[in-house]
Amino acid sequence: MLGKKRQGGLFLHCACAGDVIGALQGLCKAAAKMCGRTACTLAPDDVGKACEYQNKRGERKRPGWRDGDSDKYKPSYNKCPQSNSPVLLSLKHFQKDADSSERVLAAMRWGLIPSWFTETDPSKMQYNTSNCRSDTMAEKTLYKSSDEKGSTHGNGSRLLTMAGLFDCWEPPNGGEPLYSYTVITVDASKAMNWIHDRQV
DNA sequence: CCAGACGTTGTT
DNA sequence: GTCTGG
DNA sequence: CCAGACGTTGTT
DNA sequence: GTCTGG
Repeated sequence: MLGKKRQGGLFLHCACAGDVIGALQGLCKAAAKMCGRTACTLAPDDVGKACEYQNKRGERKRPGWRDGDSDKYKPSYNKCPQSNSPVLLSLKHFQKDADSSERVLAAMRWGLIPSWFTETDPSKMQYNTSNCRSDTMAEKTLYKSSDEKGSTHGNGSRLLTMAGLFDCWEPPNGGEPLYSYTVITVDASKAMNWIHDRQV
């Protein structure tokens, strides 16, 4: 929606199996890769298939891509920050009258550009916003900003889903609105932190 | 009040 | 936009 | 996240 | 060491 603001809860879908295996084999070094790289190799149509869901009336639905977005997303085994990846979120973010249980796929830039960003070029963003820490995000100005919070939960056969935040930034000198997101990170579980224990 | 910041990860 | 520091 | 750039003077 | 680009 065009309408401004911000920060909806969302679900980013990325097939990360390749990275997970890499982490187990390569241990620490590959594990480190997880926060700044990912894999998302499904063709745009297959992402839709993999994200089928039931709406609140119990109907089985397959989310569609927002206009033009299926072309912005390029499948790769090595997706880096600043590239576009699929984000599954409530249709309500784009259509006010939509049922909030209906979902839609959008291609968004990995690395959140807040709506108040004033440079003309997103690459001028000097802070790393590809991840955001779950334990502090509520206190950070960059992620608090304005209004609503969305909520939903991901589903979908073999995809690894990750929660994130997104925003819509409009270039000061005009041009396409830029949707971008950040992935929420948490401490490693006990089962995994022998591979990688995050610094404080 | 205004000016300035606003972030994460892993040290390869 | 929203918060902090001075 | 990693890889690669980064600078000037005077020709080694 | 620090920044940029991908």
